Amino acid sequence: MHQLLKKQILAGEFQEGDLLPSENELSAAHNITRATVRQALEELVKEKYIYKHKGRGSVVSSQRKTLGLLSFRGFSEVAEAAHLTVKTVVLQKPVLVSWEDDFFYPLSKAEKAAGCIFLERLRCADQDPVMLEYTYIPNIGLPDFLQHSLVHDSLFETLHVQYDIEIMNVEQDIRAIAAVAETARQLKLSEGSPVLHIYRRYGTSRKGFYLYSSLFCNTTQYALSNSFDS
Amino acid sequence: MHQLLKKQILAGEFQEGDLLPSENELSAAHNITRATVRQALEELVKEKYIYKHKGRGSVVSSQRKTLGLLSFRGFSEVAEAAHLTVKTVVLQKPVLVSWEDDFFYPLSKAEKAAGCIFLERLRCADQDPVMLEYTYIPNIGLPDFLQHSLVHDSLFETLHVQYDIEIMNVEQDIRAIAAVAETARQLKLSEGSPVLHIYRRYGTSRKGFYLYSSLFCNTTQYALSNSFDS
DNA sequence: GAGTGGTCTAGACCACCTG
DNA sequence: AGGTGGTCTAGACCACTCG
Repeated sequence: MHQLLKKQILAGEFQEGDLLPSENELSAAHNITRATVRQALEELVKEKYIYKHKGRGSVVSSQRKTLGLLSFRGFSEVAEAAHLTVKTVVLQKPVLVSWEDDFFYPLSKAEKAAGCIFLERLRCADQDPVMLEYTYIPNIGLPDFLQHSLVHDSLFETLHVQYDIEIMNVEQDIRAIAAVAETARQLKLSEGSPVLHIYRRYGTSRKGFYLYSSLFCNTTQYALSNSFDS
Repeated sequence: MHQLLKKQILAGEFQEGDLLPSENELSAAHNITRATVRQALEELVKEKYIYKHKGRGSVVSSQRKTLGLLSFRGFSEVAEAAHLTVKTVVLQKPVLVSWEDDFFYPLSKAEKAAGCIFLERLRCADQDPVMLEYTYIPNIGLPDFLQHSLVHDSLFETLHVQYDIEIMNVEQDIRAIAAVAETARQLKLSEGSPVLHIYRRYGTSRKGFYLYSSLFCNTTQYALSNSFDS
């Protein structure tokens, strides 16, 4: 029930900066305990949809879960907030391959045995290539993945819509390296230019199911932005 | 009360991987409602001290809030988990200066007027310099800060112990750049080597009070690690 | 089947903010 | 002073895990 309320609140079109109905009003309106309302609102806070102010009320966040350009969220999702023209070029459609011998993350036996769906994409902002991403997905529980094409060129959206898989968290290792010839070419940089290199592991709503990415970013124009708590 | 329980649970020395007493046991033991116990445990989950497993119990996290080397937490705090010898060299003790004209973050009027406490530190892992950090702190509500020296060379610990200020969150912009001569010298790299450059703003438990950092990382040896949710 | 965490109801008092 | 969110009590039923 508190999941429902959560979605209704934001689907119910509140403007940025609006004050939400108070917890008492919400509980009365939905015939629900205040504890339940609080639980729903707490979720919204955690996901940065709203802020709470003691004695004042709850305010709809001005930037709903914007995490900044090139953050861990899908590229298009994030970059739009900054009003950029964004394009994703699929350089290599998903194909089934075997895992590299020295894969950058330890894999479970099940993952190794299943083989690896590989794809390669280039992300551009305002026509300029800014991010080259190699993605590796264990071929587990994804029937017909190779037959479909990506929904809106978005991997996350495809997983969500077709397989009901949601991205829950990310671990990443970030380094600054000198671009090798091939990377430099793709990002339209000169060889040896400094680029960000990131290894990522995405945790999903399916227990034990992870996605892996290796990505290269040209940060001369746009920085990688994070924000996190605690 | 739930803050108290929170601390007692971990101060009460549970081993990594231990099962905590169940929520019912905890509530009985502390003469407290299960709702209150749950609130305390929820905090612990948020801070990655424990994991919960439905039907099984709550487990003490194997790596208590380890966020990886060079993560947003204080350097020493994080690096110790990786069993490295860690040293902080204070290159410039805290001094009061005026803000740079083109500061990397927009400042409030109050911040500008108060002036800026500046310090400069070099972090080393196993003798090798890995991170050069310039810190800028608005000189607001920090009496005698310049007179004391840092507690354990840790800025965060100093703020916590002396002024009861806790770090709550971080926003950061990350870029890969070529090291200029001075940076390269400090990090013992050759000029032009790729280094990570990060602008950070730390939010604190004091509303409206932020810390600012600009830092340069040599990532040839150690990567910057993150992990975050949602 | 017994125990666990997940969710919910129906109240209560408090500190805080704003008019 | 009145309303807000923060915290707490005292129950209840459920889905899940495990022996």
